[in-house]
Amino acid sequence: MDMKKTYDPQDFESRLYNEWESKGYFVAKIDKRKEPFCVMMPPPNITGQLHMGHALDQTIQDVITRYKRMSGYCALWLPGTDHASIATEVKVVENMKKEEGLTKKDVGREGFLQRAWAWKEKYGGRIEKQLRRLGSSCDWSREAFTMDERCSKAVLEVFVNLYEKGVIHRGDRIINWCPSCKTALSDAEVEYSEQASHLWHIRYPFSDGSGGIVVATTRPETMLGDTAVAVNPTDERYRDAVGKMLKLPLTDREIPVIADEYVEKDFGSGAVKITPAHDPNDFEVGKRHDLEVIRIMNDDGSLNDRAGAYAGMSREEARAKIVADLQAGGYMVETEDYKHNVGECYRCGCTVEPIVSKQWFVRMDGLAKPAIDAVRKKKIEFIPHRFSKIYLNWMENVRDWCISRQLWWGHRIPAYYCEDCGKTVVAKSAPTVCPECGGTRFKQDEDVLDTWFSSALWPFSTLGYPDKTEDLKYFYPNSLLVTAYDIIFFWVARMIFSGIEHMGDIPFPEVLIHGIVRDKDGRKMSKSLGNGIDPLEVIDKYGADSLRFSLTQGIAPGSDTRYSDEKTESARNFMNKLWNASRFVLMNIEGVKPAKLGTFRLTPADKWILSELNRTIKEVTKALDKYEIGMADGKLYDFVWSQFCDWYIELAKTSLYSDDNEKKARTAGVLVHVLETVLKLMHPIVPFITDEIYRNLPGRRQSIMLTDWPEADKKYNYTAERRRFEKVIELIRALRNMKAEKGVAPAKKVNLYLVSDVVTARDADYVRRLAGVENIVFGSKPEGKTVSLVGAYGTAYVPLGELVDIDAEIARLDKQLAATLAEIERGEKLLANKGFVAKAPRTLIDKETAKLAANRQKADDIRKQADALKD
RNA sequence: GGAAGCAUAGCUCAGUUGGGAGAGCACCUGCCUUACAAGCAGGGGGUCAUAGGUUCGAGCCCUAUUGUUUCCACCA
Repeated sequence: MDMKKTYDPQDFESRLYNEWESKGYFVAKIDKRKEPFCVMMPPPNITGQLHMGHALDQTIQDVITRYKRMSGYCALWLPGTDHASIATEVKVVENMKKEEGLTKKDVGREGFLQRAWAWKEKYGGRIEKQLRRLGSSCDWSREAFTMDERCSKAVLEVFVNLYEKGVIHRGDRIINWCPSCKTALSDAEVEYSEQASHLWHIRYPFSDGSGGIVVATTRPETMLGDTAVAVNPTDERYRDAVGKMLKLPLTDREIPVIADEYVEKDFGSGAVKITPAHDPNDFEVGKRHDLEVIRIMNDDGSLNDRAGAYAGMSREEARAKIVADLQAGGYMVETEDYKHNVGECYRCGCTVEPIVSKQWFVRMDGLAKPAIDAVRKKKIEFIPHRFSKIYLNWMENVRDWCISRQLWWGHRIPAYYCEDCGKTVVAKSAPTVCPECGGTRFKQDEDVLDTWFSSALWPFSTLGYPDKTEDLKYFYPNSLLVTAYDIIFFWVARMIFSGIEHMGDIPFPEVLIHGIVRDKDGRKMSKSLGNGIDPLEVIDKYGADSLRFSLTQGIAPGSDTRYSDEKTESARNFMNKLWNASRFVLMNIEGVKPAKLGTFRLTPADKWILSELNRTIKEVTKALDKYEIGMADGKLYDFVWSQFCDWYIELAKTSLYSDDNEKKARTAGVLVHVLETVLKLMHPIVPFITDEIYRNLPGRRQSIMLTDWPEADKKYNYTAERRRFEKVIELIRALRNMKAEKGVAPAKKVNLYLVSDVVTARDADYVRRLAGVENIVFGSKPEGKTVSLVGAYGTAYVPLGELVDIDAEIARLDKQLAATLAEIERGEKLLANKGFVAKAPRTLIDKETAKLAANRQKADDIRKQADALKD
């Protein structure tokens, strides 16, 4: 045996990972005789650093993958990274500015892409190394990147297909524009936050000088783009105004009053300024009434020359100036404090601007329907189930998906425009001749695709689609998707409709949703709060196994978890416990050949621990089958610490420390069997320590990764013996408790007289060793005054030495008697209840009846003991 | 405005088809007992948010209320 006294994960974690990887243990070799189990790793951003969210997500996937692999599946966990178009581009631009003092314009598209790829080479590898430190058993030989050749081919295929089906189209619509990133965003990429602002009431005078109409707005600067004022057609107040012209303040334009159902009579003044170029609702109203669309903003959010005197000002400057000018001109009727939600870019936090713009869209109605059905008909199940509601709600109300981005880092849109006639050609490669005019000069669309367009294809693009590869045939549909709830819309929903559309089948039958990792006070970890904890630092300090155990402890699907060093410390202590229990086992089999189970008669303690082991195998297996890792953690923790270490190892010492070598060999056999099984059960959760210990076991030189998942052996279901032995344990506990209560040192040996039907001479050594007993006399009570302990094991008598106070002993017995009488009353009441006797299950009634009889007996015994002392 | 989750010991959370309330940490007492002080033994501590209901029986099922968190929508 070569194990240090204290658990030190730094000694072996890296060494083991390198070995696993170099020996190819993570590689899924297609084997038609085995059932496939395939999980796709949600690809981390190449710009990213490993954070606690990844650590949790990775751990869950790794636990499940390792469990399935040991259970005989051909398990593939396919890793990869995401190019993260917008996030990466922002970082590369920043870096370029800092390092070289250059802008995108300075270096041009080619120069920029060179730098972006260099960035990817530099940082893409960083997160992969970090995943390795966690112990992730993913198949690096199949590693993918959303912009690699494989995935790019799939993107082209899908784009062209959807275009030819008319699902992808290009048009002028209101989109969300980020003036800082200078690109369009999808609806999902906008986050809303409540901000304190004002509702400005502005008077627009009629052109004919006959008064005016007051409109309310939160965006006064957009008035420069107004092309109408709308009122509700049923609104009596404005009946006569409809059709008249208004003079738009601060401009020389005139705009009409129109009637449209969209306007709520009860809100504000009941009249709305209509700015079709800068508001989605207004855009719709404008289409209905054929209004002019006047865009007054540049791409950077500043006002353009359609804004007259305000041209060149930023949004904020223009608002202040316009408000001041309106007040000066006597147009401002009222300024009201007002709270409302403002949309912000999910990447940079900048306020997004709804702007009319020419973009590419995916038409969603046709795609959404089968994706809704798949979840409704339970072909895809969310775990926990409530997330399917969230998914359905979103999918049922989804609007067309804006997929073009005015960026350079990403999949460039495969649309080519004929420079002679303007014809659009969408194709996998650049066309040579225009089908319209025969021209030969083309210009490719400048835009790239939303980064989520490629991640939507992840379940099949990574397997070789559109080629019909062996991988694709064997591993599609995948088996399970694991992710946090915050990307259900971005990613999960889009994978579902993409899989159905392009593969003709759902991408996965189950989606396991987990929560996010919060700090110890329940706050979201974030850069701005500075409360993030680096998983790598935790691994350096406590080891990857402790982090994995800590993160999964007590988690339930779908709910958030809190990280604290205290939890990790406790997990580390558990690792240390397992380490030392193993050392104990190994120390005690040195020079002893552990006997093979089944070749000898088991002791009561052996039968007890083997029964408990069986229960643990069943419970852990059941928990992992349901992906309840927190439950599995709990069962293992309890078995290893409270049963194996606290009891069995102590019980085992009765034979290990004897002179009987055969006895020692038998106990060693049981110890090794239990330890080995526990290591296997724990391996998916804490892979490093379990393999390190496993290789120290006699005759096991190979990795535990190559072993099979344990199965409960019916031979070891000693139910009756287990229950009996629990009473032996109860007796030992009662004796310890009595000593503690009376201030007797635990090491002080006492003599014991035991009247019992269940605890017999074969248990004597256990009681002597674990309860600090010198001699045991069976079947009789001693002369003189005694302390008596009454329990399920019978009655135990300890001669009352001078150490013990008689009054205190009587008081203790009185207290116990009262508790027992209360129990009797409860039982009598329950059994007197006709409803209970009539309707409760037979076994329960029997149990209660027996318990009542036992308690009556116990009360009698206690009374007798108390009386004896009082004499 | 719509929807969902959560509410159990001082703290963080379990509680598996309804059948005597649990763990870890913290706290108190006693122990360096030859695997482990990152430990051992013992102990105290809860009207399971509130009010009804279903049931022989409710932490668990139903209804309402309160508190709290989150998601969706975005009426200017």
